[in-house]
Amino acid sequence: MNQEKSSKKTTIYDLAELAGTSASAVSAVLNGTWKKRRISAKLAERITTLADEQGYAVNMQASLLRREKSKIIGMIVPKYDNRYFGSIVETFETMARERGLFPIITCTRRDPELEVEAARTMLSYQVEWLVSTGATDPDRISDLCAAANVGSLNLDLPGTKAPSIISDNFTGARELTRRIMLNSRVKFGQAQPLLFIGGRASDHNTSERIRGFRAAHADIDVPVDESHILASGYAPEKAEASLASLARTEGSLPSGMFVNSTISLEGVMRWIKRSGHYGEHSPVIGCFDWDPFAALLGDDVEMVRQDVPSMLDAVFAIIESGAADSTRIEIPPIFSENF
Amino acid sequence: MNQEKSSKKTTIYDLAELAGTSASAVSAVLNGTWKKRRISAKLAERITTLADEQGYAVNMQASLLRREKSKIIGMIVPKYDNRYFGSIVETFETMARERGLFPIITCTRRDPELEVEAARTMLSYQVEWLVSTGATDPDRISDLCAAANVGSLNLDLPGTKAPSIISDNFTGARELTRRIMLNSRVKFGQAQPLLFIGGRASDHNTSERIRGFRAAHADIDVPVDESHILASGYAPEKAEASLASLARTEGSLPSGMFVNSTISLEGVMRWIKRSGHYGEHSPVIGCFDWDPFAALLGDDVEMVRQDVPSMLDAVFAIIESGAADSTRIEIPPIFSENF
DNA sequence: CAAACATGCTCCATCGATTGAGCAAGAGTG
DNA sequence: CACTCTTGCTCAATCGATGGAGCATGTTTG
Repeated sequence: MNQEKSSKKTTIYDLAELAGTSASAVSAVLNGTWKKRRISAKLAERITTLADEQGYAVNMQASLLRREKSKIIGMIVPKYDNRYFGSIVETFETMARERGLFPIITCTRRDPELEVEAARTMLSYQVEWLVSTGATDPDRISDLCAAANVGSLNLDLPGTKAPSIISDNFTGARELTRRIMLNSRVKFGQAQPLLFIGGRASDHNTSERIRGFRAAHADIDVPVDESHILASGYAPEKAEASLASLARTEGSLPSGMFVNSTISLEGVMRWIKRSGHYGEHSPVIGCFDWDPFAALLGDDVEMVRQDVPSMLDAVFAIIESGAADSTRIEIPPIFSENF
Repeated sequence: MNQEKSSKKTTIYDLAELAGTSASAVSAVLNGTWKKRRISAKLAERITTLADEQGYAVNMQASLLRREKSKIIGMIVPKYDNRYFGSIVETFETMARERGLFPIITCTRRDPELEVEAARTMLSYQVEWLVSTGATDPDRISDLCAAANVGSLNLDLPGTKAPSIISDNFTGARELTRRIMLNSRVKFGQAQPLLFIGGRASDHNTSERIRGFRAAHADIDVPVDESHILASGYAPEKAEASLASLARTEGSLPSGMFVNSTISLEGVMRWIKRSGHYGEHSPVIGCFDWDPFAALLGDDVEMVRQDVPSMLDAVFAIIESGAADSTRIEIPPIFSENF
C-alpha cells in the first residue's frame, strides 16, 4: 500500500517498469481484457499483485478519453431537504451502480441559471444521459443535451423535448381530495370545499393536481372556492404567510386542506400550531408527498407517496432501450394503506 | 445550437477548422488564457461565437488529463433520508462550487464495502480531496487516499488518520439531557433517570453522547439505569423493537428519553403512537438532531441541531490550508431557541 | 538602417489508458 | 524439413486539451 515516489500517482508505465513488461500488458491485465489479449496467467498474477502493492488506481480521465463510452450518468435535483427527492437520489444511485454506471448528482436549488450551468458541466464530464429532476426549464436542458448528442430525461416535472416520467398527479390528487373530504365529513359532519395550498400554478404538477382537486369536488357536487386555491410557492414561509393572510381577511379557515408538498406542509403545520388552530378543531389535511414524521402528526393528516422505485424503473428502462421520443409516462402514486 | 455531424461531439479541432485557425488558439480562447497567449480580440470573438453556435463543451476528461489539478472534490455520505445529511450535502455542494471545485457525492448506505469501493472510484476520478461523512471505517479510506496522494477528511464521525470535524457530542448531549430532565420535572414532578436510545455503542458519537448523558445525570445526582441505555442501531425498526421489548419486560417506560438521531426518533414516535403512550403521559423526549416535522410533534420534544454550516466552514478551511495532520475539531451544536 | 522588441499566431510533445497490428518463439502438421 | 498455428507478448497511434517554444510579420529605438 506504499509507494516510493510519494509526489505522483502510480501509472501503468510505472507498473510496467516494475514488472519488467509493457504498459499495454499492464493495461490489459488491469481492465480484464488480458485473456482476450493472450497475456499469461502468470504475468497477470504478477501485475495484479504489484498494482495492489502500489495502491494503483486507474486514471479515469485517461481511460475515458480513450474509450467511446463514459458510463457516467448525471442527475440534476432541486433540493435534498425532503424525503421525496432524498429517495429519488438514493434509488437513482443504487440503480445506476447496479447497471455499471457512475452516477453524478447535483443539486440546483430550484435556480434556473444553476440548472443550466450544472447541465453544461455534466456534459463536459461526458455524461451519457442526463436526468433533470423537477427542473424549472427542462426543455432548455434537453436542447443542450441534444446539441451534445447526449440523451436526456425528465423526472418529476415533464418537458416536451425528452421522455418524461412523472406521477399521475391528476388521479392522485383526485383520490387524495376525495379522502380529505371523507375525513372532513367524519370530523365535521359535512363535506365542504377544501383549501389548496402550495406549489406554483405555472408548473405542470401543480396544475394537474388542481385539476384533480376540482374533479373531486365536482364528483360530489361541491363547488370549488376559487379564492381558496393558493399556489403560492414551495417554501414553507410562503404557505405560512398565505394562511396567515387568509385567516386575517376571512376570520376563519376551511376545515380541510390539500397541501401540495411536504415542504409546504411544514409551513402549514407551523401556522396551525402557532395560531392555536391545533387540536379538536384543527383542519383535516391531505398532503401530496410523504414524510415519516408528518405522518405521525395526527390522524387528521392523510399522505400520498409518490412511487419512486417505479419511476426510476421507468427511467432506466428508457435508458436501456435508448428511446428518445418525448413520451410521457405517468406513475400512479401510493396511498397510505399500501405504504 | 445545431451541428452538422450529429454523431460525434464538437472538439477544438472541429472549431479550429471552421474558424480557419489552430486548435491551440481555440483552446486558449475557450479557457480564457488567450490574452496571455496574445490571441487577437477579433479571433477570440470569432471563435467564441462559433463555439456557441456549435454547442461546444470542453471534454473535461481530456482537459483534466493534461492539467495537474482536477478541482474535483468527493464526499461519501451514508444516507439521504434525514435533514442532517441532506443539509450537509447541500451545503457541501454550494461551498465547493463557490470555491471553483466540482463536487462528487456518493451515498454508501452505511455499507463498509460500498464505502471502500466508492472511495476507490472517486480516486480513479482524480478527486483532490475526499470527505468521508459518517463512515464506518474512515481510517481505511484515509489509507487509500494516502496511497494515492489525495487529502482526506472525516466529517461527523472521527478517524485517526485524517483531520476530523465533528459535533461536540459530549457537551451537546449533556445539555440536551439536562433539558430533557427539566422538562420531565415540569411534566411529571420529579427528575428521574432517562432512557437512552439509538445509535451504535461502538461509534464515537454515540459513546460521547452516552458520556454526556451520564454526566448530566451525575450533575444532579441521579443514577443512570444501565439497562436503559439502548444503543441498538440507527434504523427506526431497531428503536421501535427495543422499546417494545423493554415495555414487555418492565411493564412501564421511563418518563424521559434521549433519542440519538431523527432516524431513531422515527421508530420511537411510531412505537409511542402505536402503543397508545401518546398524550398526557407520553414521555418527554430529546433528540440529538433536528427535523422540522419532529419539532412540531409537541412541546414534549426537544431537539439539538448540529451546526452544519460551521462544520463545513471548518472542512473547507482545512482544505484551503492543505493541512493533513489528524486534528479533531468539535463544533458545538445549536439548541432550539437559537435555530 | 540595423538591432531589438512586440504582436499574433502555429507546432508539437504531453497527460495515461486503450487497442489494432504485428513480431518472435515454440508447437503441430504433412 | 518446411509450413502453418498458437501463444505471449510489444509497438505505436489515438482520444482532446494544454502550453512551452518558436516563427513570421510589423513597429520602435538608438
